Amino acid sequence: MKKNQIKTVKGFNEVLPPESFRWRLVEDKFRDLLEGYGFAELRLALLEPTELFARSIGGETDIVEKEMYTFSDRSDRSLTLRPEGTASVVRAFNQYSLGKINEINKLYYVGPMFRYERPQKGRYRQFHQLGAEVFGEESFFQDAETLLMLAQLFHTLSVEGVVLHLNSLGCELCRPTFRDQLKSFLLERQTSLCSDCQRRMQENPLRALDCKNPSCREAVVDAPQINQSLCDDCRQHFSGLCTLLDNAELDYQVNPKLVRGLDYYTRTTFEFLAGGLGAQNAVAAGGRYDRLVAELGGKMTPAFGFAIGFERLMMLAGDKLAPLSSPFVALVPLGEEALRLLFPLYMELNRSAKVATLNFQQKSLKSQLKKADRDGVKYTLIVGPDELAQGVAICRNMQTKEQTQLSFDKLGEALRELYHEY
RNA sequence: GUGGGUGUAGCUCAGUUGGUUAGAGCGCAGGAUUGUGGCUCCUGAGGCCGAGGGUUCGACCCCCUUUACUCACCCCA
Repeated sequence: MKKNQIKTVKGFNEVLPPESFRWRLVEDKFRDLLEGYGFAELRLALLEPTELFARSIGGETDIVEKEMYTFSDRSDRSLTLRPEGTASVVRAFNQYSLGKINEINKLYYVGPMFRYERPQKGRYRQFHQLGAEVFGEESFFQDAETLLMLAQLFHTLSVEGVVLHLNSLGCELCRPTFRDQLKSFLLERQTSLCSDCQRRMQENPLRALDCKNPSCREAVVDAPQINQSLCDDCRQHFSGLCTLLDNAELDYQVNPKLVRGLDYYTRTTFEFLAGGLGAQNAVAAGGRYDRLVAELGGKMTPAFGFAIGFERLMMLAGDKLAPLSSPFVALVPLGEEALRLLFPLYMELNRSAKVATLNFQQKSLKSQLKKADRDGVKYTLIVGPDELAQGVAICRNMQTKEQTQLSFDKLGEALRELYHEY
């Protein structure tokens, strides 16, 4: 690395070939799957008014408190690079009155997110999420559809060892009761809690449940559990979902201590956890947020969504993907006249797919064959001075080493025939 | 924000208790009797040894500073 070499900003994650091919493979699988279930893509702004995130994610969350890329533009507006996707999708849902166009809206997005954190394995400052949101459907069937769809995605990508953790956080009727219960429980044990938990106890006591500090864990072992205080509707919603998952034979663990780092969730919350990702073990997470649309100024609209960490998904799926496809034939000219002859054929063959390679540098036959071999082509088409004189090209099968002669006027046709056979 | 580890070729890494031209494997380029790939062999290109300062006759090596990367805490996808 040279002294004055300009480099990427710390923690900004870039994807180069051949990794970028694998990314697109996975992204395509995601799109195909989601679109099969009636989701449509939303391409949204990366930059939002800071207020959007403070109001949606919650002012007391770590994301908003210390992890956002926030700055002022030239007109002194406070802007923030989006740290997650849901807030923007909800904003767009309200802004474009999508709820008035369709009763149910199923939307997905793919793209970069930004959080100012210390980078480590599976965690970057610019990272990528695949996410989806459903608006207007309150039924637990929706929760089940989405969770089962995610499980299908992992299955399609041969990702194994991913475990679904599930919980219900209740609704605006039953959660406050639980919050109060938990708060007084925590107050009694205040001295054994870490400073963060003590501080957040008032605003957001639920966070103490998934604190990783050992003494906090100890202290909350016997904490009241949310599933004990769910109201009837929430209880039925959750058990309805569980039954559907059972029937579909999807394994899951109910984890009463699973709360999420974002404040907007209600009822169902979940995480898909995987080993092999270092300390960052959540590959996908999400849940239901029935009040957020209204809180951001829209009509009361139930919603359910999730986000997948793309880099984390790739760590799990990356090396199990199909190998990259090779071009079919290497055109091998010897001399400029042969190059001129093969060039139009090359342009013709690649018109709709990667079929042929052609080197413009007049390299030796040996080195062109070597390159063709490395590229994994099935055939090479050799044209040198001798062939030019006879009006034929040598077609060499790289596996069998068989060589046949093709006359110039039938080259394109003959190659297309071979290509279709293969 | 807090700790630990590591910075030597495009990649993965050796290296000398401080001593002359800093090495290997992979990769890349060329070659091994005329125009035929993989295996093998040969050759070559490519490094101011992360940066700055200090100690020394002399520093890739020792000391200080700094920076980047990395892992973990925290938090999250």
